[in-house]
Amino acid sequence: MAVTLKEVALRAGVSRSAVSRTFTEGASVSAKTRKKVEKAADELGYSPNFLARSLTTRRTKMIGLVSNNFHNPIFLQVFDLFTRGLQERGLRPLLVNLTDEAGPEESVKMLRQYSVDGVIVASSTLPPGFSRAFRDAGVPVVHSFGRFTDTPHVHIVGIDNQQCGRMAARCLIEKGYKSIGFMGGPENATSTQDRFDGFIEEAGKHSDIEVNYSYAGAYSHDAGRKEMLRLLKKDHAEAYFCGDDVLSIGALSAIETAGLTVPDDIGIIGLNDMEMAAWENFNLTTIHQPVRQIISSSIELIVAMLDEPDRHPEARIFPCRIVERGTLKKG
Amino acid sequence: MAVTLKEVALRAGVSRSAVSRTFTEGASVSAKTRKKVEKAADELGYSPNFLARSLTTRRTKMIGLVSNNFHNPIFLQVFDLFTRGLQERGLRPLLVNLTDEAGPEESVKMLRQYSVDGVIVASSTLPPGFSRAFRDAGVPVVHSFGRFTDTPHVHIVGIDNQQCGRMAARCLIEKGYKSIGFMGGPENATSTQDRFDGFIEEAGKHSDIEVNYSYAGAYSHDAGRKEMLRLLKKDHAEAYFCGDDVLSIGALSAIETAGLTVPDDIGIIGLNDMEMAAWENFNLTTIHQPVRQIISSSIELIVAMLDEPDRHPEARIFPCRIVERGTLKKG
DNA sequence: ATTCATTTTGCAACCGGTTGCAAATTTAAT
DNA sequence: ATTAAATTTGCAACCGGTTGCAAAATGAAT
Repeated sequence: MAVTLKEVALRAGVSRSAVSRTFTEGASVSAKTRKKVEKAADELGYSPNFLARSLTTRRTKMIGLVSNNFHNPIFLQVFDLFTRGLQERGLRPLLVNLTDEAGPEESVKMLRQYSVDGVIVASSTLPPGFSRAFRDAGVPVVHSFGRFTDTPHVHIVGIDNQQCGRMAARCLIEKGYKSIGFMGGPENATSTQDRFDGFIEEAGKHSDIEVNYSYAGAYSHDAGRKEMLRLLKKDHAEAYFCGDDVLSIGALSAIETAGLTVPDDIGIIGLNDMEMAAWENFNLTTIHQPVRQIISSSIELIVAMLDEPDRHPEARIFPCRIVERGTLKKG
Repeated sequence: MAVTLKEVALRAGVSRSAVSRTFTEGASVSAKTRKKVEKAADELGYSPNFLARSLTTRRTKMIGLVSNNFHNPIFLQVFDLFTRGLQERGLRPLLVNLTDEAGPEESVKMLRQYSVDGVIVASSTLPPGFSRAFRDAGVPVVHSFGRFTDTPHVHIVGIDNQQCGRMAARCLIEKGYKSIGFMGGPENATSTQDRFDGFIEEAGKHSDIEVNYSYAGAYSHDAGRKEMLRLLKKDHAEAYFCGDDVLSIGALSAIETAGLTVPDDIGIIGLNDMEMAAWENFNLTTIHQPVRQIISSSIELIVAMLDEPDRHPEARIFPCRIVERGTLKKG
């Protein structure tokens, strides 16, 4: 069915090498043969087979894009930005949905079988060991939204989650809340662990502030709602830092169900600033995570790795800022 | 870096064919050599290169997954279900984000260069000609959420949008609304065109009902909000059928901003029943689109096409049903 | 016109696999 | 033990490209 190099060569009356060279950036072909080849290729509708080519060039221009947590609305932006950014550079995303908590081995094996040029792990919950497995297998990898360390074993692009935890605590305290709560995501998510540490550390500096904490079972609306309903049955805090925006929105829904009002009865601050947070329906005060920069930086990094696979691992951390909307009382 | 067939053959003391055969389903190898090969492969950490294999087998086990409109929350479910479903069958999704309104030619060319085994076009807005371009290029294709015709040129899996339009109109009329509106998605989206036709047709049967219509610029929250704000400035209808759920939610936000109440002042019915529609924050009455079945059926169909590329095009249409929640007055 | 440097070209080997075919081996039947 | 049938094996060609190398063609300089 598909037209091959050989057929084009035959029709153009040149060798297969000549055809190959006309389609290879920077190869040596005279204007005359180039023209002949292009004509023949055009008539036949030929375009080179990338996979066959990759056998010798060792470049597939495919990038594995692996993630869990497809249900978080933040992924609408994440996927859109990643796919666009990769496409603009002539790269193709091969998508991997990490379903059950299957170890990294399987993903590594699969992506190696497809000879991807690199892998982007987009997840704020996976442990560092996951992305390290790719590095150990010799596959260039960037962990986007990954846990920040000062001695990273793979490239990390993301935010300082501890810092965000501190920022959230400080914000709530400055607003005058005397009793504050941390309603985290799943306890085993690295992002939740770090946000917790920061939050508790900062809150601990203020002896007049009452602090409590708990965890939702997942970064999901449902989990956020459930956990907040539970909290509302007991003495609840005056304001909560929720694990992320979707949890926050779940919490908002619980608060409404309980007949309480935000921000008068209870305050909420989220994290991510996903598009939806700005919807007037929610108007969620939240910590903005610079998703756009994180992603473009991740792509730059993976592209750089292609030419320089042994590049020293670096952590690129972007600052976050609080976006004040309507779910906290005025300072 | 990567271990090859040859190295395994050498270490196992057998021919390359023998190694190949141990890794090929249903090939003829004795238990003895199989054992030897597996041992060697294990020690070397070998696994076959799918792309090299694809050169002769003509199967890459990659499926192009192309879509526009990554910003619609319905895509959270869509991507999750597609990737899972494909993965379960050992297939890999190669993602294509249709950004600007670039014609299909480019996508076709690109996906052919990667020799995908098939393509799934997931979009309710693209015209039939788009997916037909793949068929014409000899690439098996299924158009999910595509426009329903009784003489389809490619496989279509989705819903009858005209029927949905009728259903929405009938529902609003039965509820007792006397003045109803169609607030569509973009006018050039096939789904909007068909829903419009059905809605108008059904409404036209009732001479006592006042009908009007307009379009939002995109299937997005923002466009829905803007359009509803505009409608509220004039005489608005008593209830609206909105293009889809995300438009509906945008409309809800506009209504709230205008100081009106749903469903007392104005009624809204959406379409899709995306997860978010059930969130208590929205509690949106909507027409349920059976996304799960559409996707699993699409996957079945593309899998069937792999063995039988010239299968006659068929349209698989799934029935929709109204999910009553809180945005329409009680009948 | 001759010589030399430069560019263009085709040959042939290779990338990492699969597979038809005939030879070699094993198994079954007599 | 002999022969026939069935199974297993390796050879070699092929999938659709790329690329080092030497030969051929072109261009520049004398």
